Amino acid sequence: MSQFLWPTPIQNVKNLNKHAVLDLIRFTPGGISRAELAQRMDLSRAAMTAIVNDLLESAIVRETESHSKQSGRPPIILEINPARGHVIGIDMGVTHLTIALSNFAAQVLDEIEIPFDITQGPEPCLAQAEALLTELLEKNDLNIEKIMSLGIGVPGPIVSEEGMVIAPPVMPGWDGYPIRKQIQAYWSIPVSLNNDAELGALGEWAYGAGRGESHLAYIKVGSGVGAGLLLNGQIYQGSTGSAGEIGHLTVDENGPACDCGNTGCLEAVAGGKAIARQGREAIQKGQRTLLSSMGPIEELTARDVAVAARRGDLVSQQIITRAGSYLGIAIAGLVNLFNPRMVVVGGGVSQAGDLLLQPIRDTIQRRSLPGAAKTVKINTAILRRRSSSMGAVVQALSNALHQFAEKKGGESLL
Amino acid sequence: MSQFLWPTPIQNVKNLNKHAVLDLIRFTPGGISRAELAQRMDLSRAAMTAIVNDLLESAIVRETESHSKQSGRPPIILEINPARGHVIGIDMGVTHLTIALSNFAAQVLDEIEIPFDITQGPEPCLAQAEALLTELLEKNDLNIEKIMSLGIGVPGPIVSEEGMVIAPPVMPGWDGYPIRKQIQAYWSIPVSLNNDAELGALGEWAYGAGRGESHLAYIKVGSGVGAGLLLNGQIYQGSTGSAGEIGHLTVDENGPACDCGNTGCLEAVAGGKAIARQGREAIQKGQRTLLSSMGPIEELTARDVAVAARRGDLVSQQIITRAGSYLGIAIAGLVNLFNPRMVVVGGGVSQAGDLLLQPIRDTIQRRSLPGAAKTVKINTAILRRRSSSMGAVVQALSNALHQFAEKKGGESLL
DNA sequence: AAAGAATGTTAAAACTCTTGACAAATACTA
DNA sequence: TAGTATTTGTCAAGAGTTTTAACATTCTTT
Repeated sequence: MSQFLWPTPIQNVKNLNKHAVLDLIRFTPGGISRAELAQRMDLSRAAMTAIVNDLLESAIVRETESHSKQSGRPPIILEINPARGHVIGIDMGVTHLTIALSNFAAQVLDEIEIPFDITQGPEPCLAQAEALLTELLEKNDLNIEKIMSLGIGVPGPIVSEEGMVIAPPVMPGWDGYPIRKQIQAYWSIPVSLNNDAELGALGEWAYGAGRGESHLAYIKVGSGVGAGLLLNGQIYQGSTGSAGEIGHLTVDENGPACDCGNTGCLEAVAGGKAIARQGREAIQKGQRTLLSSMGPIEELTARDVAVAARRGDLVSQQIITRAGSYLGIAIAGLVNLFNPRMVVVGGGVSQAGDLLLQPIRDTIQRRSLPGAAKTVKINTAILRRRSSSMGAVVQALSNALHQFAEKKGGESLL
Repeated sequence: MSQFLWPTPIQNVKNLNKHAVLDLIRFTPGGISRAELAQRMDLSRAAMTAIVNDLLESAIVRETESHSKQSGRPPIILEINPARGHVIGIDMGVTHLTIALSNFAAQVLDEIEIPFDITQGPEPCLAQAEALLTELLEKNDLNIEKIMSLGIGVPGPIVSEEGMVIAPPVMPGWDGYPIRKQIQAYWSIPVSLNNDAELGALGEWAYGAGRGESHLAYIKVGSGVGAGLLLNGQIYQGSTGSAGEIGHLTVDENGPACDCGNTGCLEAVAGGKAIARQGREAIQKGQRTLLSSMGPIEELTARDVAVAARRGDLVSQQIITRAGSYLGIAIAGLVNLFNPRMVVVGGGVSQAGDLLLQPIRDTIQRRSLPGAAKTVKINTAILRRRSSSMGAVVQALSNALHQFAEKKGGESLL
């Protein structure tokens, strides 16, 4: 069946097919012909001609040559017109800020990343983002008028209608701050705000490890731990935008205290902060480990532990494996409840690779019902630390493309 | 926005509005006028006239008088035509079998329930169901040709396309047995097979405690524990039909063994079987409890414990409270991941009422993120032990009604 | 070169929905 | 009590989308 995944409020059911065709073109690698579109959407070729002509007229879509291998007239392949415009994707993490510039074909043209501290609160953080975006635009000889849409991800539960976060455990000072409104006021372009794990899921679904999966979960193991849930390419936010908050599942009754006020949360034993802390503790205890030689102890990061583990450091491996087991407990619960076809593990800690994944897989096999556990695939993110920024690009593109698709004829901007 | 919730494979997008109108009429208590339908669906009154005329012609819908309170022409109220036909809903539990006969307006005309043992395997169980259904039909002077559709719920993970259960922990011998095909072959009517907790959710959503909630979870605390998840009135089954398997979340590392092979599953500490066992153990330990006077110890059920607890028996109350705490742990996880607006607790054990619910609520408040925990409502099932059979009726009606709505003109069956 | 096959286009007809007008049936008001 | 306002439901014309059926296009195969 066709998928419906444009984020703009489902306006007219009229252009429904037009939007569905657009998405099918977007997410078919290598493009797709009118005939195949018609087949996939259960429409006549004649109808498809009309729809595609609309899209061609607005210059969202373009034709490319193709070399046929079968007998019969070779199809004309359709693809998104990359030059139709640009969009921006922003990944605002706890400790880093990434901004990506992309064309309409979701090709990232440039990208800047800087260290960052989200706990500074909204004003200074958004000012930093503004400066960085300005820099990126200047570097690429673009001004903001050429940017059609902006997507941004932040590490907290989102209220989409309001464009703000609600009671975010790791974003002190942001609760209720009108993030989208603020950005939109400054740049005067459409802005969509999402949770970073949700965007990670979207990114991996569109162009990563979970391409086209109907039921996908993305687990972001960064400073904290969050999950993004995707159903048929659509972000599942739950009733108040708090869906997928896997980081605060209790996985160890007697575990350490968590920032959220509870004890034994997944995040408190397997998040990046927790892993770094365990690394420092190991050094302080005087254990033999590579970690002692990786710079000043107070600057030790989870990524250092992951890297050391890959290099064969036993202490680090133990820490990562333990974290994997805890992640497995929580993900096993997610598998039992949500029953995804694929779980993509991303975020900085996932650099540890199979060292982290194997205990996750083992725990899931042991703890989830066979029906769900047998079919679920557990993989690392292909887009690496770009999952979320790519998801932000995808989201921004959805806005831009479907906005253009609404208009009749393409008043030839550009 | 309008909801799309007919279960038949989304055929043509053509009659989309017709089906949506039908559902709006079905689930609006007291009926609805053309004008209000048009408003709610964002269509013109003229278009609505045409759609409704179609439905009237097929006699699925009928007009009723109404007394207007406002100025202006009084609206003509539309409602489902109860006499258009009948459907059957079957709830096949672990220890009981319930069959309900309903008219097209979802009014249950008759109902039979017998004790039952699902572990006998498919053939004897289905034979019993056939016999019971025959009895019900004879009692009501109907033969099977007058039944337009049949819905059935069983306590296991469902593969919908195949109409069978897959690796069910509590249905030995049923794995892979073609349940739907078998029933369909015997009675020659459309059959839909679902998980009993899913149907419980559907029943409570349509006519119970969760009426119209967009994000609903139903927790069935019967012999085992299962959850049914509903999104906009549609059952969420996950990628392989195993979604909502909350019973096998690990809630106590050091807990007792579960039938599924794991240890510390929710079901093993808070399911009906577990509660009954704890009751028996209390008697055997010689604790002062009402339970000792409730008949032979080996026949003690979870419902007995629930009843004793309501009567003030401290030992029973302790057992129920403990079970509630464990349920709370698992439901807190579900709230964090799924973020429903309402959780309906049903099944035999839920008869204990607030005694069970209060510890659940407390645990959720403590363990879930505030954003999700504050908004979620925790209630008991209004339909009591009829939740699932009612859900089966709803499902059967969806099949029957939308099938009739497909046809042009109503070749006046009956 | 002719046949076969798949793609894409065109024009007419069918279908759905909107617009604007109007009839119907009530409450309110003078 | 008659007139006005108000809301509901219907009708006819027109716009927009999709299907049907025919045809043109462009390749491979024979």
